[in-house]
Amino acid sequence: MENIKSETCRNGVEASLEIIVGKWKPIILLHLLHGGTQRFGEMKRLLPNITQKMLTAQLRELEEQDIIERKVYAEVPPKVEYSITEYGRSLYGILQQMHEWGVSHMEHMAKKNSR
Amino acid sequence: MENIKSETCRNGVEASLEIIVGKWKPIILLHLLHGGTQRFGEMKRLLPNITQKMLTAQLRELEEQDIIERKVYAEVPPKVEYSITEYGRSLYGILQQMHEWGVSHMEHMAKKNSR
DNA sequence: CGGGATCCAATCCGATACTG
DNA sequence: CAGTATCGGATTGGATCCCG
Repeated sequence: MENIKSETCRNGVEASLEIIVGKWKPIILLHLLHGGTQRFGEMKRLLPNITQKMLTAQLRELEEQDIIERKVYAEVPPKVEYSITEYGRSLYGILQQMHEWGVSHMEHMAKKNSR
Repeated sequence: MENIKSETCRNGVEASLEIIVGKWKPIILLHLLHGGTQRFGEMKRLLPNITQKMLTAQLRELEEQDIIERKVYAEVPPKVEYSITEYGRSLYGILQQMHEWGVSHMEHMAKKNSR
């Protein structure tokens, strides 16, 4: 954070946000991080409220950014598997820290609203 | 991250995202973290492209979430100062980690696109 | 000086239907 | 099974004008 005038801080933070912002991206990443490789249909079952369109779109963006890998099997019926890349795993620390801060923040706001 | 079935991970991460997502929130937080207390007009000068409406809106949200403090002086002309709360400072680690990951990610994508 | 109110454009997201 | 295409509502962000 030594270089605020050149705005590398801001740009760095926003580059990270681009990856993890999206209505379904955090939970997609968490499922792949914890559950390993999964098929499209499995993911859809794990995210009961997502539409196919959104699932496809978010997976495509994460793939484009090298965070997940998409593997297509030339079979009938089609089979497509998604997994976290090694590079994608480097996001784990951020998600972990956000999770911890977020949980304590939810408690903080609960207290505030009960006053 | 032990408890994925109950989705506390997801909720925690999304609670954090609610705070730092917003076109101008990260840079507002960085300026207040590094530069200390600042007046509305100073912030507007530091963020040359922001509109008054957006600056006001983002500051109000951060205030509502106890991340920043708004102090109004009963003077003419009006004077309003904004500062990070002690609680808001607890976000520093997340922003720092996102900055570091983001900078290396920008390098990663630059390499990818030059191939 | 530090806003509030209003209008408008762009983007995001969901629902639904169709397909190799 | 794993998508694509299309429509429309909701949300987000910008431009402009007004106010104590």
